[in-house]
Amino acid sequence: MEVSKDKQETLLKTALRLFVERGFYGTPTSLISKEAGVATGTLFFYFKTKEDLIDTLYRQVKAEAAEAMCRGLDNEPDAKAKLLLLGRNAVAWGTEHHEKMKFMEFFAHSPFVSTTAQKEGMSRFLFMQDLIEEGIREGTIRDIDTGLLIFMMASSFSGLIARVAAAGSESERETIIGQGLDFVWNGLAADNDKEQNNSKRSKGKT
Amino acid sequence: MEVSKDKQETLLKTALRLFVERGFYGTPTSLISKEAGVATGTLFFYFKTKEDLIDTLYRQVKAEAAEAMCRGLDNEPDAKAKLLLLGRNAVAWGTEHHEKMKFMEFFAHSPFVSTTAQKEGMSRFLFMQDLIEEGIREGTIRDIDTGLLIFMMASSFSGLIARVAAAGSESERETIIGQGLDFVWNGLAADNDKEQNNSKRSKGKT
Amino acid sequence: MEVSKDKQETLLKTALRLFVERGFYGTPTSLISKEAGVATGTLFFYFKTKEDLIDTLYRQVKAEAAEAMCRGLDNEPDAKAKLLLLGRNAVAWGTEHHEKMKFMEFFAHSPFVSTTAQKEGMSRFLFMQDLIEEGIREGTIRDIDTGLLIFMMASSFSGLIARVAAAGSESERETIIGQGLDFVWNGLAADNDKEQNNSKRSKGKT
Amino acid sequence: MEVSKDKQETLLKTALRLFVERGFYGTPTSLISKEAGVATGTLFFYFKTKEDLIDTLYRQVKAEAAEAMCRGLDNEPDAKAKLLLLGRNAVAWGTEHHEKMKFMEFFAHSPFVSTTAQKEGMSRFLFMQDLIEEGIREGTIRDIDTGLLIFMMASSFSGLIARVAAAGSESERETIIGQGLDFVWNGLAADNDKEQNNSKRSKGKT
DNA sequence: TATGAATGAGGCTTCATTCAT
DNA sequence: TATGAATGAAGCCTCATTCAT
Repeated sequence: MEVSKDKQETLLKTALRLFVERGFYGTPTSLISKEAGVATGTLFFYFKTKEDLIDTLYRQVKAEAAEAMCRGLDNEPDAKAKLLLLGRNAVAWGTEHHEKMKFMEFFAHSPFVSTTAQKEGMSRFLFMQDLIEEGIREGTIRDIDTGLLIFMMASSFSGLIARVAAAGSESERETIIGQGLDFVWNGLAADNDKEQNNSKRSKGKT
Repeated sequence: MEVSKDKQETLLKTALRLFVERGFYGTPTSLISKEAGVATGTLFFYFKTKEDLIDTLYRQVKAEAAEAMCRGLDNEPDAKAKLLLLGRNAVAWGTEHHEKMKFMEFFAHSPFVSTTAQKEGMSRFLFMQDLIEEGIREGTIRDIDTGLLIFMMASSFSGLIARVAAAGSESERETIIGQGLDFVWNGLAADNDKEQNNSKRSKGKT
Repeated sequence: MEVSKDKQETLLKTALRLFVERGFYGTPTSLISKEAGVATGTLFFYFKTKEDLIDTLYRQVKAEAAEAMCRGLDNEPDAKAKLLLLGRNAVAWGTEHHEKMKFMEFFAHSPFVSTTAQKEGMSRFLFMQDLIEEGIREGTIRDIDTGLLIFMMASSFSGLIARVAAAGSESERETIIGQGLDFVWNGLAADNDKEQNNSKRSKGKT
Repeated sequence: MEVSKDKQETLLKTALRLFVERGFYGTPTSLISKEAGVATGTLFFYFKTKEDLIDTLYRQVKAEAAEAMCRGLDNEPDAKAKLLLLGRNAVAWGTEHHEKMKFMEFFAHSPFVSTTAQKEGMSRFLFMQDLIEEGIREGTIRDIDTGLLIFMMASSFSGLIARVAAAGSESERETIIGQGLDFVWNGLAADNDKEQNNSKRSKGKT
């Protein structure tokens, strides 16, 4: 029942919500059309098949997420600063765009999304690898298997976002983000670079 | 096409594989029956509905996983030792029972599994919370939001298992496990308890 | 195999025939579709469920029957004339629309038809009660339990229709109708109002 | 869950109840077995098929009904007395054996019961025809189409039983029976044989 | 561009019946 | 006689997709 000058956009927005709420197979195209306020046939004018719809959605969301997460990274001086900003970006975007976050997690490894879209999606997050490698060169990140570090970092962020989403107040949220980033950095950091606190308001603490 | 004296068991085993390969809605009950080598009606003799089947499966797998992960924990002296053993148990079980691991991750938050089964599954992992709290009392684990620590720990293990599963050789695997456990422990540990290496072969290192 | 501009109408007509021939459960929706010359899905486009189909049919037939039976009643001078016309209407409609008649009898008390449809159907025959009460006020119908009179009248008409339907010639039919209406009227009439013959061709008799 | 030394008898009794409550197709054989307290296979030991079960039941009930209805008829002096007794027998049996009555009505013209069983059932009611013919010979019953008279009589009894079953008190019941039998007799009787009241307690009235 | 009636393959589930024990 | 696990045909219904308008 949305009103929008662009029906395609409305369809994508509606599909995102429904896919997250009910899953891929749990969401009939007829329902998407109805909730988007268009006829059943219209969906198939814009998207060849249902899979084409989710594929398009996946690419779009993944691109938006990557864009949001690496925003401002180039202005940071070193790997640690970059990583902390990346973390904050990730948490901010993940909590603000809850549906898109869930959508990405749901369909990251699902067979509904085409392999090419999966690959395209992954490629947008290669900057994470660059960041890790930069830290290793700097000597601030442990010189161990980079694949492991990326996996651990990504999954930790994912856990952090989930926890933050469940937080009650804004201040609790801030505390948890700081603690979570500590966790990640301490996991990544070379010996002499560990610290205990990266939360904003506690800067200067021992 | 399996041969087993117990048809119910065969159905569960077959369903596990297919659900992981193809998802819940992507797996027709007729396919499960066929691959299990029984008639279509037989599935519904043992399980009232398709949801009953996945529910039973979920409870079973979750119970098995919990049992495997907390094995031997009581013999360890302190929280750190327990956590490291837990990590090794988790990685061992997760890589050995790859399908079951994926199954748990897939259906942990999915609407196909009944809420009661979800709760029952979660309850089996409460020992993780106990472990964290024990460490905090000991002073070896940081005294911060336990919910966060549990989320971070669990998601980190999940990332670690994924990376280990992709490893080539047995020795590479061992190295990565040690490094991954370092990551987790350094994330959890209080300041004075951090170390750099928990991999088996490096015991005795500083 | 019917040809009609309206598929919904064709489905209803086909379903009526098949339900009478084979009963509700004896008639697969697939057969209705096939005989109606439409795809299986089309039936469910027009009717949400099989029960919705029979429900719609029931309402429609019941309404048509009631309408046919009370046709012209208001032009008759007294209860007796009305009742005889009602009887002739009933027999005429019942023999002409044999299938619809059987359908009504079959499904009047069956659980396939929703309670609301049953009630709606019944409400259309309340004019019978009015008629009986009018006769009682006039003094031409025995002043006894009206519920009984309605039941007896209705079941007698039903028996009459069945007998007439089995009749061979048109003239035999006419004779039987007259005799049957005598039966009913003599059953209903107050003492001084009985007569022996209400058949058309005997008009003018005492 | 009945206990009976004869399982076949228990199955028949259970099936009668369930068929009336839920119809033929609405009653799975598995339910009959369960409610009768026997295994699924046992039903098929006693009855070759489900249709064989209902067929047996139909014959049995029909025979019992006919036997009950013509009881004592031979001791009555004339057709009218016989008919009134028949009516009372019918009402008595029909209200006392409500389930069996409904069963007979439900399955009288249904395709579940074999044609031979239908015929056998009908043949047991031929005494009605004899009774009508006797009355015609006597001159007490109108000399018109006997088929019509039988149909009208039978359907009237059916209506009467339905009304009596809905009656509240025993005395109301008695009144209605008397009035109903009046209706029937007045419908059947030759001119000079009509009367107004056949209810027991009003004998001797004008 | 947009519509929505129409399609028909395919999914889940039921249930009469069999048969080894 | 009696059991109940096992069978598989068949039923109701959903839904992605098409196409005439």
